[in-house]
Amino acid sequence: MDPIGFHQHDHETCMSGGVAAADDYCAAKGLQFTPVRRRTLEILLSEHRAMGAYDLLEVLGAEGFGSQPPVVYRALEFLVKNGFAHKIERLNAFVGCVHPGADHTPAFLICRRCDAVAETRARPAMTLLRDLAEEAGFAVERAVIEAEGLCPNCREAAEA
Amino acid sequence: MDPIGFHQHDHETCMSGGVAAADDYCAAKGLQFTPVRRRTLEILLSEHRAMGAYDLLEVLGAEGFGSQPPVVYRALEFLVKNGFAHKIERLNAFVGCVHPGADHTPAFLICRRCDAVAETRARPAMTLLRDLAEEAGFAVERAVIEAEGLCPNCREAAEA
DNA sequence: ACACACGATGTTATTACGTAACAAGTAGAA
DNA sequence: TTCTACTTGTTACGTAATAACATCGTGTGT
Repeated sequence: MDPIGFHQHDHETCMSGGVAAADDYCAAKGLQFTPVRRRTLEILLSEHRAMGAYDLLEVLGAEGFGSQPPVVYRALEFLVKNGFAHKIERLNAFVGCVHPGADHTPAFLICRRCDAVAETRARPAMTLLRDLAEEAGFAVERAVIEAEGLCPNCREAAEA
Repeated sequence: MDPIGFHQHDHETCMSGGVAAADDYCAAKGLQFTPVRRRTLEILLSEHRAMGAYDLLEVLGAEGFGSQPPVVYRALEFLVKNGFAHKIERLNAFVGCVHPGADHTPAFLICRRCDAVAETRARPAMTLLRDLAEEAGFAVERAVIEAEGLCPNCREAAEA
């Protein structure tokens, strides 16, 4: 799993890849990858940043889908539940998943300057955390790991 | 730093300790540890769980303080900025800090059954995360680490 | 003493985020 | 066909957070 997101790459490609993966997964699991759901994922993937639910809703509404909050929240619930998108708690916002299907416990790298979001592996950190917690008798089931800082591009810009 | 919070202990003690530490810190830094701020911290410390801003506000209002949102949000801003309290992003809620002054990068252990919240060390996990991020050229400045699971008490109850 | 700057508190009003509850359409199984 | 399950759409509401402005008290400099 590579922390895509900060390097130049073809959005078109990673977008179609994500959508295709979702397509396959849904076909295999008998899930309905409906137009709103598909379009919501497309929008999320086409940006590599976290988007608020209402930002998404505005786009969906303008494209002829329902324009009320439940429309987008339901689509997001579906995408998140199935691992096609993630919620960034710190921002109350959502990102498309660029590693669909990959068995992942993701950690997020959020650039405070340009709002880009990348996913990276959280597994090693999770293991440590789990061990520490276990010492206290706490059984970790899930964890949110969200780092804030500067992405390569903005770092360069800052140094200049 | 010990993951207090799940074991029996004297709330009175850890509460007065936290308040005293804040007192000292404010005196040293020339900060105003005013009645609303003090009371807000007391309330947070007296529970070992995350409280919503509006829950706090209700208490404050009933005690003669202002009853509008900015009152509590400003107090919380002060407490968080100075390390006397923390925000739990996942819950949009706040907890009093039980390790005041300690140089900490805290991680939180949130019990999904009783809502108790404990703080534990995040440093080891942070280091790993920072290294991983650095590989991608990302410079981590801060990180939110929030684990959800079962605390010792609820774990026992679940097994019974 | 006076005027001023500063920080804290309080208010009203508004924005952002999220969900409950209900109506209606559509596709597949019995 | 009829029933069931699922999806989409709506209205209405609940919860979280902030903007903008008025007021007050304290300490400083004159």
